Amino acid sequence: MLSERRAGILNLVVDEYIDTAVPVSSRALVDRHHLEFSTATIRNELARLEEEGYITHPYTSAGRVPSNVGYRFYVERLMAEEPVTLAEQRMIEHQFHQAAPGYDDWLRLAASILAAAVGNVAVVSRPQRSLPALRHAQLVHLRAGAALLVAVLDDGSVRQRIVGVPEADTQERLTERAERLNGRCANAGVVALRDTAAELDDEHDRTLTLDIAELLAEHDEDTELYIAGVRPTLEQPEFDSTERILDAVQHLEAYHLRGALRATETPNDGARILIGDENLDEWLQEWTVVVSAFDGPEGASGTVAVLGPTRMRYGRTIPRVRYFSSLISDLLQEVES
Amino acid sequence: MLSERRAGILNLVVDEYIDTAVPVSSRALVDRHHLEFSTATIRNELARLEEEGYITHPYTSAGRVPSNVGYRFYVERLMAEEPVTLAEQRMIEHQFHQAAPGYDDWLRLAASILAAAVGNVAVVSRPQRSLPALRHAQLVHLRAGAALLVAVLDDGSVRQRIVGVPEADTQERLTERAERLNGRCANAGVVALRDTAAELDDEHDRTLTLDIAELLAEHDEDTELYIAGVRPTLEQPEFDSTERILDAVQHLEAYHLRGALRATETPNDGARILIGDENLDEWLQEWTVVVSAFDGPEGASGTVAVLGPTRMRYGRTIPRVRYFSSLISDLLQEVES
DNA sequence: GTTAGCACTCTCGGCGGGAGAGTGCTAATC
DNA sequence: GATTAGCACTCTCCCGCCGAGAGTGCTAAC
Repeated sequence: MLSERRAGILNLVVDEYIDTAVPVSSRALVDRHHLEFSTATIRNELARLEEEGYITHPYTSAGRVPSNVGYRFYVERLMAEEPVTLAEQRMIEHQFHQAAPGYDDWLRLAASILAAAVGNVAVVSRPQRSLPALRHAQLVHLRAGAALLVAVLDDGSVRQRIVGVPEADTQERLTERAERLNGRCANAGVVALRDTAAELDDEHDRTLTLDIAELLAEHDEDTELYIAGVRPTLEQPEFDSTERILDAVQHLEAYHLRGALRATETPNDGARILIGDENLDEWLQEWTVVVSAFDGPEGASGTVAVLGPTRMRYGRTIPRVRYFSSLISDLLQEVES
Repeated sequence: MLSERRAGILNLVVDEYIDTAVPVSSRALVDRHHLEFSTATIRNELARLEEEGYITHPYTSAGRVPSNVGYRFYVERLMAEEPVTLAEQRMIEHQFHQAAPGYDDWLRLAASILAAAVGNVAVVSRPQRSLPALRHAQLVHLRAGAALLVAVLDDGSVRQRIVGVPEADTQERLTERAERLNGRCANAGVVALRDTAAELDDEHDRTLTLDIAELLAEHDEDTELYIAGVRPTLEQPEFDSTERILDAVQHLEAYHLRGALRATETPNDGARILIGDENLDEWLQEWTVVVSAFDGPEGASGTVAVLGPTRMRYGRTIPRVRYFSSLISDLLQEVES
């Protein structure tokens, strides 16, 4: 249904629009790509493409702009991918090895390198196990009757909470108590912890166990997110009015992004691309999200994503999201062993 | 040098300008405050005030706008404080007790309640000791040769890092090792730790001790900040152009705010007010910062601050910053005991 | 010292109109 | 039958103009 030639023209229209952000005219196509047809012919084809829904008109006499359908077709069939060259790979790896190695720092760095590479917002989430278990708990004496409960989870994250303990417990007693709990609860998930708690006689041990269970449960409420590249994205011409900017700023915060990323199924290999109204969230209707999962330690997994206006350099963005996804997996492997 | 009457007029000008964001005319002053003088008289006085540097003119024939000097005088001598009423106090405390108690949550909540109360950006920092010491260290086995070092600091914060350990060390061995370190290093600060490390023979113990010292040292690099109220602030008329908004967004991030807050000496009681060019940072030249310190547990201290355009409701903001500063001290006291 | 009156200044919003960019259509051409 | 030249038509964008309105500063009178 979409003739060879028309597909080619669509390709050019999308490329051109992505590049210039200006509605594309028949003249521009012919001139800039040395087409062997006249503008009139191109205009006819553009009219057909518009009938078929791949492009639109902002107003009667302006150039053409790709529709969501057009972008989708472009991404699936037309786009020329811009692979990550060896030189670029080396440059990126170099930047990583410049920095002090460390889980957090690397993820933060990954977000900002990726953002710079694609010119849009990049988000990296700290990897998590979907059903985390306790690796190790520790109690630190604060004052009589109060201690800091520190729980290390098996995905490597650490959570803490202030808890009540018997007035008489010294640090030694607390350490013993913690060891007792570790013996019983190591590698237990939320459910197992709650079961264990029910069986315990010592009241303090029981509430402690339940506290740990709560720590595990609240776990994915606030996955840490590393966000970069907001400013350059908001400088793009789609954000011309102050309200648009403010809306975007508001949504490009950890809280909203968590929601947006949670909602999408993320392929472990390759990247998932959601264009405009393919996104569920209201505020993403004019955004494209490119997202991919990466492997963290111990079966945990995180996500890398790029967000930008639907007019996004897909050919550049998609391979880079894929590349970072596997690069991060590798780096985290390295830091672990 | 500033006559009674002129001071009164300045007061009205500032009040009016803060309220409306529109340059204040002699007519507006007379009409809205039922002055017993004519606009011409007021105009004479305004001209005097301008000579003396308290107010300015955007252009020849517009109303008057307070200068930084004018704001400073207003804050010190004129402003009517709007005290935090009992009803308001109750409402605020109610909001706190609605939420689950917890260090982080409360601070986050404090920022957003304060932001809402003053209509500008509120920032709360997690309290820290200026020279933190180690309370308790713990090693959690990850895999052969690698462990997670978790350090609980005496200001209640928890930091972690992945470290290398002898291949042969099991969790039990690591626990012993940690206990050994705790025995030697408990309550030691950075300097003491480095000294201790120098004396140790076991190479692993030495590097671990140095790792702990580094954790303490990097400590205040990334004080956690809770930021709220960005959007409403940026909706104010001073942020009319997209660049202004983008600049502000960029600076109202944890990274920049840490710098801004670190630079100011913060009174422990009362609030410090920095108007426009009284701020050191370049980007704060058109902002006012109201900042106060609060007490955390164990001699640690944090800061509450409000940031907004110099046209800020000082009479409302200042008492509320003070109030939140002491309220947070009290709450943290409560959670501790 | 205060005030009425008035000339003067500057902004702001609306209007018009011309230039320019593009399309869509028709009729001619290959 | 596809392609193209030509042209009328449409819509935006920008610029300049003008008048209304808001304020001031000054002067002269009270």
